Amino acid sequence: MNNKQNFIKKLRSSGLRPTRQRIEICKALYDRKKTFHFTIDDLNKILRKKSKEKISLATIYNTVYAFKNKNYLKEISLNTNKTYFDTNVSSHHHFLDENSNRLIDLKNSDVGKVKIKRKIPGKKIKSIEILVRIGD
Amino acid sequence: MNNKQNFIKKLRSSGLRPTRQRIEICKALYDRKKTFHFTIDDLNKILRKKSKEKISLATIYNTVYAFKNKNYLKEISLNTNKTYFDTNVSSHHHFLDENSNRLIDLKNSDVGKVKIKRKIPGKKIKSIEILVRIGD
DNA sequence: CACTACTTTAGAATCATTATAAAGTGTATT
DNA sequence: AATACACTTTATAATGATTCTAAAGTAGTG
Repeated sequence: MNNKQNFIKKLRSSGLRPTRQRIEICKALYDRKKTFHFTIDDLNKILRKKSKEKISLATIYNTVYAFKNKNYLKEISLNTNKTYFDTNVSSHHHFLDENSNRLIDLKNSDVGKVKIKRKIPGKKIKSIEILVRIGD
Repeated sequence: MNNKQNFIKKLRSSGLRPTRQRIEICKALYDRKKTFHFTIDDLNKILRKKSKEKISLATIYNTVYAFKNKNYLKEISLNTNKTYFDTNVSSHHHFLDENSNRLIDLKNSDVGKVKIKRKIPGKKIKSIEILVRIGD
């Protein structure tokens, strides 16, 4: 798997030392066909399954927030007690199924263009996030 | 102030006994010219200022969630450690100023119509929430 | 190899929220 | 106006995600 070499390169180029823990986390997050949504707890469980060498919870927090700062992860705005992250960092929106509490990506082509007509003096728009709640 | 009588009526008609605490909270929330956004902590501080008779934190939580269930309050989806509520329960969207962490209401006329082109079988759209992050 | 800055780690601390269970109160009935 | 009972309030404890701490470990430079 030369993905590992790619992860190492990417980490180095971001100023993050390619430690065993960070590489493991990269594999868990990015060695997949599809992007996905997760909480710290989800990721912790995935990592415990994948390898017997335990990664400390503190490290998982550190790494996830480091990746978020480097724009390798996105934080999703939801009202839940746990924070959700998304490995799909491209600008896109979400369905939230209120019954299962599951998030579903909306492709940009699934959402008509959003026009924000109001401006706040001195402020720029950083991002537009749409959450579509669905249910039975 | 016959607002108090209105609050009592409204509470009764919702199946909520008009207790001193609930009436105080109604006053704090709805006896205003403009709607506003708040956290439980904000509301607690407002109530402590307004009257010397203390309302327990637990009661504030209970009441706010009771009001939310009755649709007298809306919960706002944000990624913050505290939960935000909005006394404006009409369907509308928000700016979030990333510098000050302040929320600003967007009128519906400020936002072009949002089209969601994708459907999830068996699921209905419950609500569409737009968060526009702004900053310097 | 040695040095230093960056990392990891276990465990403690924090803090919003929820649970508990005992005391208080609104209201329907007499 | 007294009674009874379900609904409320309350202080406090419990929970649980996240953040902090400071000591031990490690990558990378020279």
